[in-house]
Amino acid sequence: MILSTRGRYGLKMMLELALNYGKGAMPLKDIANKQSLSDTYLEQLISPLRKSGLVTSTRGAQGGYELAKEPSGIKVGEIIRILEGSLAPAECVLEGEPECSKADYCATRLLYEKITEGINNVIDSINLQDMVDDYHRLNNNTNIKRRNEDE
Amino acid sequence: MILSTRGRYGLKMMLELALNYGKGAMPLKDIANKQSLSDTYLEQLISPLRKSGLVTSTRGAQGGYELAKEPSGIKVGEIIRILEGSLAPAECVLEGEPECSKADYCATRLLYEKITEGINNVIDSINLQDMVDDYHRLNNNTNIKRRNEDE
DNA sequence: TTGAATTCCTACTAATAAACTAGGATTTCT
DNA sequence: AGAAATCCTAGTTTATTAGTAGGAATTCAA
Repeated sequence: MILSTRGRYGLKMMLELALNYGKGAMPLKDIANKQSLSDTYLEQLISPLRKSGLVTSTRGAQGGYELAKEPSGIKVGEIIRILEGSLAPAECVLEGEPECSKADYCATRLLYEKITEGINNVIDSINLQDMVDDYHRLNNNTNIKRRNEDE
Repeated sequence: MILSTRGRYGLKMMLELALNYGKGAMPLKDIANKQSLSDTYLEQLISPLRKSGLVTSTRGAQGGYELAKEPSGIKVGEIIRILEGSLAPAECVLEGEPECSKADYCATRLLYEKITEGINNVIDSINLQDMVDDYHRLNNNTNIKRRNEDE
């Protein structure tokens, strides 16, 4: 499992906020209830997302969270990197990491670079608006009873 | 880090065996020494590789391990899946896993499927012979410093 | 102006997984 | 016979994950 609950729950939260985009602040408790997740745990996950500028918060009653910008401007890759760190397969291909002494003749490193590139190509090419579009498309093709479940 | 030491050490072992292909059995201790890894730990990693038919072993003195087939016939993806399990980003996209009840309108699942596909495209398109070729290419460029790019 | 609803923050804890280690049984070559 | 190796099971330690707990600060609304 390459994503822990941090990344997976975080993505669900952000999708929820994207679906709510333009409708004002959404309290974390609502998100947690919709997804049947612990709100105190989600609190920990949304904190770095706020600090990174992906969401804004309004404190106090009637407060909550909302996306800091349009869903189309937030890549899935950003969310994942904030919550999980880089999805690199090994330390030696992490940014900022000093090259290991064998880097120039290390064939496994070359492999790791290709894997990293493959993953980043996917997660940086999909944004929250894409997921919102998928969500609506999938729901329209589904019967009404099920749709209510998620509403 | 999407690969644990199991996958990373396993890949190094298999590359070592690929470099030794055709030269007879190689004792695990030699591999461990070359890579400065614990041989008793590697023992645990090579066991599933043998049981999956990727390597064969010869017991007793002068014994060791060797690839069960040509390096070009062993995909990096096979090695990783044996040692790490599937690199799926979430349970719901694991093979054999029952579809979750929301699968048909779950936009995050669609994302997970794309990530899975992106990873598998890379790791199943590279085999051990490719890594051996990279290894030789990288080493030649290193030893003859500053003769970049060519050859 | 008070109380409820909310974010914000730090610290703690329990469970699980990762990364080995230990020890011995078995096999095979010389 | 003895050394060199694989093979097997079980233990141990350390790190990470997945949360809980508790309270301070902020803001709205009655």
